[in-house]
Amino acid sequence: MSENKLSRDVFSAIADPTRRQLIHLLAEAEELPLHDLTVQFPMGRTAVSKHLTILKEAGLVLDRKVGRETRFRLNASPLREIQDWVSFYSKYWSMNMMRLNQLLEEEEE
Amino acid sequence: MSENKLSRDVFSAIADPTRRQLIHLLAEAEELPLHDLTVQFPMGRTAVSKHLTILKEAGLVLDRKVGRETRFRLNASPLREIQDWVSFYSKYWSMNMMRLNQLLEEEEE
DNA sequence: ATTATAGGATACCAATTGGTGTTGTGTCAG
DNA sequence: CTGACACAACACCAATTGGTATCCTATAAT
Repeated sequence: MSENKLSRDVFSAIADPTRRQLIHLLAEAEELPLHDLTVQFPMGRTAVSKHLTILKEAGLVLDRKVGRETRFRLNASPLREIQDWVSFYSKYWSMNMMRLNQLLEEEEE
Repeated sequence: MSENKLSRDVFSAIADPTRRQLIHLLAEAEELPLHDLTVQFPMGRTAVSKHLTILKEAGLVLDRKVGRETRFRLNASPLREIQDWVSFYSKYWSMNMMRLNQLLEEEEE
C-alpha cells in the first residue's frame, strides 16, 4: 500500500552536502521536526523540505505527523547499496598502494 | 602550472550512472582511450568526454596522451572518502534500528 | 475566539547538468 | 601528400536542481 511514487537513486540523494548533513543530524537525534532541522541551515524551510522529500524518495528518511509537526527520522539501510558499491573498489586503491610500495622499494635499491 | 582547475566533490562525481559505469570499465581494463569507452555508451563522444572531465576533477581518473589518443585510467583512492562516510552509518541499519522504526510505525496507527 | 506556529502546495527564478552538433588540430596509414 | 582518425574546444539547448517568496490549512497557546 505504501508504494514509493518516485524511486530516487541513492547515489544522487547523497550527492548534496545539505542532504548529507540532514542524514547526520537525523542519525544523532533519532527524530526531528522540520523546524528543528531548518534552523541548522542557512536556507529557508521550503528548501530543507525539498531536500527531505528527495531523501524520502530514496528511502533514506521516514516521516510521521505528530500534531501540527512532521517528524523525520533516518532509515539508513539504503546506504548499504553505497557500501556494496564502494567496497568493490577497495581492492583497487590497495592495489595502488602495493604498486607505490613496489616503486619505493625499487628506488631504495 | 600546478593549477588544479576545480576540485569536484567525489559524492557528486559518482552520482551519475554513466560515470559509475565508466569507473567500472576503467577498473577492469587498466587503461582505455576515449574511443573505446565511447562505443560502450548510447551517447556521443563529447558527452563521454565531459563525464571523464568531471571524474578527473574529482581525482578519480587520470589521463595521458599516447600519440593521437588520450588514455584514461582509474585512480580509486578518492573513493575512500565515500567508504569512510558510509561506514559511519553501518551501525544505523542494524536490526535494532529496524525494530525501532517498526514500533514508531505502529504508534502512528 | 484570536493569534502564533508548523508546514504543505505553488509559482517562479538562476545556475547547473547532460546532452547535441560543429570546427579545428595533431597523428597515423596508404 | 592526402585522407581518415582521435580528440579537444566551443557554442548551443532542454531539463533538472537548489533556492526564493507567497498563500493556505491545521494545530497549539493564551
